[in-house]
Amino acid sequence: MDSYIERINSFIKNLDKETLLALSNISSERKFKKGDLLLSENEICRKSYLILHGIARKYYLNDGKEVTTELYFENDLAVSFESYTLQQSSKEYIEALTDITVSITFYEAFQEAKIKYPKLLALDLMFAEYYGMWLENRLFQFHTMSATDRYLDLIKKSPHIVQFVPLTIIASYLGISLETLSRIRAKI
Amino acid sequence: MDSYIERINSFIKNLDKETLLALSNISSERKFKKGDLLLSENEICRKSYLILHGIARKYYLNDGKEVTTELYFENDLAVSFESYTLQQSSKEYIEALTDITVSITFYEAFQEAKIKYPKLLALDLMFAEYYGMWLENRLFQFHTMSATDRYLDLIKKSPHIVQFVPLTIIASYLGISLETLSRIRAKI
DNA sequence: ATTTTTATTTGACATAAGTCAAATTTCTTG
DNA sequence: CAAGAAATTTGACTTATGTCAAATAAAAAT
Repeated sequence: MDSYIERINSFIKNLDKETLLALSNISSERKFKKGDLLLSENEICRKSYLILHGIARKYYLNDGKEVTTELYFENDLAVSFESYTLQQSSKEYIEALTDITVSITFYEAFQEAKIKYPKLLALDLMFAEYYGMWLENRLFQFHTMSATDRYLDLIKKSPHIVQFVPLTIIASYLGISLETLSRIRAKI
Repeated sequence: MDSYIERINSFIKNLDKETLLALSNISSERKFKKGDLLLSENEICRKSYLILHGIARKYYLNDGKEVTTELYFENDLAVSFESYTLQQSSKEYIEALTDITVSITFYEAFQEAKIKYPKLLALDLMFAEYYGMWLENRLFQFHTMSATDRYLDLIKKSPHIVQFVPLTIIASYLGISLETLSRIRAKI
């Protein structure tokens, strides 16, 4: 399933010139500073953010408490999926955890481009499929793995994470309390 | 987000005749009996099953124990997403929980049709988007809700479920033990 | 209908993880 | 570098849920 990213990348690389140009014409680069919000609750997610450099996260508030749903690293695509797809107001925030550089693509422009360039439609489908598989895997972890195993899996896949992301955020990403995470780490 | 199904259905309804014909040409109806497996572990999921009538489920084995990942009712689309998308061998089973009637569409034929009829590509994207939103919602439940609340939510959305689906399966779908589910039900 | 099998409930106890408070460590910032 | 703020750890205790075994209840088969 990880190989799917490579398939997506090679698909992009092999796009014809017009399609590539169309894509780059509707994208632009921008920087954000640590702590900046790329998206807030109640806003409509009208842009997708491809992380070029740095770390970001997505979270929502559940009775006042932040619940982190995704961590973004280089080459990840950050959007609030439901808000972006339905163009409805978002329940989620997207926040820069470090200074970041992103490539922004507007929803509206991408929608139009997809009509003119069906390969972009195919690309969009690949992104959605990848996200679906990622979600299935994450669901599997919540469905069947203990907090300890979820943590171990996380640091196996992203060993560097602990240096850059505060434990509060990691705990909430794992769906456990900060104290439990601290105890898990103490045991290992 | 539930309204998205209506949007998909009206999208299908409004498809041009050729596209609709192409779609119906690669689909066929079939019946299965209660207990039949539509897909087994280690098979490649080469078909999608639109449930026309009856109930089915998807599950995998986790050290010998069945973990139900999805329950399918009328108009739901049953596939093992990762196996279908990557055309790799499946970790999941799909099983008829009652006698069912389904509309089968072959992966290969649908892939070809998508090239010729970009609207089918758009339709496929909508299916993937819907599944993504469904998964996000399910993840939200595991991430933040208690077993009791997950159960209450389930019977709110599918009140009939308890009459047709054994509690063992419901418990595994909710990610709790059969005994815990029994106690939750006793309290309410 | 009676038996056998399967599904569900109940009891007693074990374990994972949460909560609240306090202590300690680490990071910021003047 | 010192002082204050923020992040992390630790302790004591609570709560949710799991496990194993046994008891019922319901369904299927003879």
